[in-house]
Amino acid sequence: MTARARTAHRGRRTRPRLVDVAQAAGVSTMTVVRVLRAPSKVADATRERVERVLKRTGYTPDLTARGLASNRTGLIAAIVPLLTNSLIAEIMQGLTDVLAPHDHHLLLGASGFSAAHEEALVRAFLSRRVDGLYLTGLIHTPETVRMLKRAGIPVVEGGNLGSDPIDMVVGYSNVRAAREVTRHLIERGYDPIGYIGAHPADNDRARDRRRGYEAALSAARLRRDASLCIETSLDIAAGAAAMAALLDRRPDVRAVFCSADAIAVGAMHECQRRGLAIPARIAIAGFDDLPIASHVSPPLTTVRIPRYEIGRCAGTLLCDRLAKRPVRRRVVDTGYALIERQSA
Amino acid sequence: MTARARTAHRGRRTRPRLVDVAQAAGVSTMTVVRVLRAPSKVADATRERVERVLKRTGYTPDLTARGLASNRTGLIAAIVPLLTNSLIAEIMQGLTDVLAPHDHHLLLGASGFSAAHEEALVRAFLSRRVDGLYLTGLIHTPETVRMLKRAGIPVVEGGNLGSDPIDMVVGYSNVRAAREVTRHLIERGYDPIGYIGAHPADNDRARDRRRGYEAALSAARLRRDASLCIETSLDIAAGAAAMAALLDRRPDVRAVFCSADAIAVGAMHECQRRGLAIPARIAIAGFDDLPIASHVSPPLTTVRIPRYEIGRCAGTLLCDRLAKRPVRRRVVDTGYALIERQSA
DNA sequence: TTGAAAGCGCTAACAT
DNA sequence: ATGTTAGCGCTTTCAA
Repeated sequence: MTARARTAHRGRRTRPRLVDVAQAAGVSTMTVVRVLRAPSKVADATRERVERVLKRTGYTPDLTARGLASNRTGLIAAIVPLLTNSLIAEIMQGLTDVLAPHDHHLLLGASGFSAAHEEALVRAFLSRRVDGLYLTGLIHTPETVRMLKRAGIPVVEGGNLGSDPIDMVVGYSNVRAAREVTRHLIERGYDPIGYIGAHPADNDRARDRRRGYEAALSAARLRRDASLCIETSLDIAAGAAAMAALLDRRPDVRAVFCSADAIAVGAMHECQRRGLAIPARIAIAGFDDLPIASHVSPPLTTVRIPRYEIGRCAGTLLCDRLAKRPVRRRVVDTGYALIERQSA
Repeated sequence: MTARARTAHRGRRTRPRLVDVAQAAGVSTMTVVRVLRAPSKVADATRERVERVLKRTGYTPDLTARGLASNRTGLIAAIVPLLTNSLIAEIMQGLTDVLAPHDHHLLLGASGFSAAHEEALVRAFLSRRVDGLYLTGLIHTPETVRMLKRAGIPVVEGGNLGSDPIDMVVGYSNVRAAREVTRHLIERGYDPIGYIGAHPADNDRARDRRRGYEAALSAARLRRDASLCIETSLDIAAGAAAMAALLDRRPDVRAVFCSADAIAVGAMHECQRRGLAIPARIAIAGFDDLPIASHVSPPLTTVRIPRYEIGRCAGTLLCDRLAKRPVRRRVVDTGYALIERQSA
């Protein structure tokens, strides 16, 4: 029994290979490759013959084999805390919109807001020899950072701005943005001002938004008070529950900065349930400017961030580096905008 | 110059290979493999020696090479219309939650509601030798179906129920669900009843929801009227604009079934802007039961579908098939539930 | 303009 | 309990 026969026996071959095409066209594999990637370098007659066989057999390259041989998989990994967060989903959409036309595809992992879980995903994705990687935020385990630096592939951290990126960063200053919203509340005379935000563990965006809130209070010489702050999970129901808890604990609260629109919408709902007029009795401000923000009553004052653009920009940086094009800035500040509506 | 030296010259080797570990431990590669995958089959002394080297070198397998050799990549592709749709995002979260613990990772593609684009993605993903595939909905090009059947890998179509799956289906009947909501409106005496839905091109869920609406009207011997129906894109702003158009065209409309909660929220907002009382003057019903549905005023009557469970179920089916476990049902009906709130 | 040959790092089948 | 060998389908380098 020949080796080939034995192998063929394993699983019957289903797709045509390069050699199959080459044999059928009476040329070498290299000629087929040239027809595929540099047609001008092949004599017309040969090229046409090969192209006919290519068409007839419906040949498609085996990218696994190509990856092994060329050390390029065409795979870009993205690790996000949660796919269901619409902020993140939009970043991913921007990322894949840039990558897919270049035949780079998205390998997606959900870390569940855990740096340890993120590390496990990074390890798994490096095992797959991804060509590049997108990480959410700036908080990672030391081992994650070590592996990534050693891997020598382009890495983009997205959604925040930090001083010491692993490689590249695309985002905006969560601290400054949150400080600006809070200052907006202060300037309108609200006091005391509460805070409802996402849990900050392994979540630098949430952490920095709270810091921004605190910085604004300090700058205005207003007292910071833990009883005015609640940390909870990132959804509407949690926002409503947190607002209820805050109102019970501090009935005197006059305004609340919520670290996400989802939380703010829940908070507004709870206020309205209790008959508290917004913004007369209590003002509410959010963060993200989701579509819903302009469609609640009253419309929500919030911070707009260029979600989709962050994804596109990250994708462009990765592609540039993979194509060895020079990358001008390793830190891209996409900015943000305070959107003043009626809720605050 | 030896071949090896030449190769090493290409790019300096960065990660340790199986042979490197084997040599360092003074065993063959197979022994290392056994330590990794069937430790009990290796003598204790040998195993410990190998394990030390494994630890010291930080060896991780090259999954590209494994994929080529074993014909199993551990990659599952998912093709969805749009990542930003929260219905879909939650399905993806369920999918990856089931797959990741089995070391299967999600390769994600966005088709933008185009069957042609979906076909291109299927071709690309098959080129990557994915082990299985999740597709959104039942509408695919004939070529997509042909490629998939020929590939012989497990395929799950999700989000709807059809009679002739490519391989497996997980979903619920969009026709029946939409019929039930519409019947609910009819029974409450609303007439005429309008419809605002997503564009049905290459979108069987939207198509079937409209069919369900029409079926309910027919069953109640109510006239179907194209002037009562508007098709638009799937977001809040579009819903508001569509509602405005509908009210201008048919000021007599008493109720509207919206094929998605996002559309319904926009529609409600437009009604309230015009001072039309919900549900006294006009009733609104949605579809999906997104978190926001219970947090608008009045709370939205809608259809709840087990989004996350659809993803989990699809993942389980794929894993079962990959592990050659028998799959009892190839068509899984996850059902749906009419959620009666105050908007209708 | 075309081809030959040696890998890429792993697994699987077959020894021993 | 351990080792040997021949691939997986492609790319790369060198040669003609």
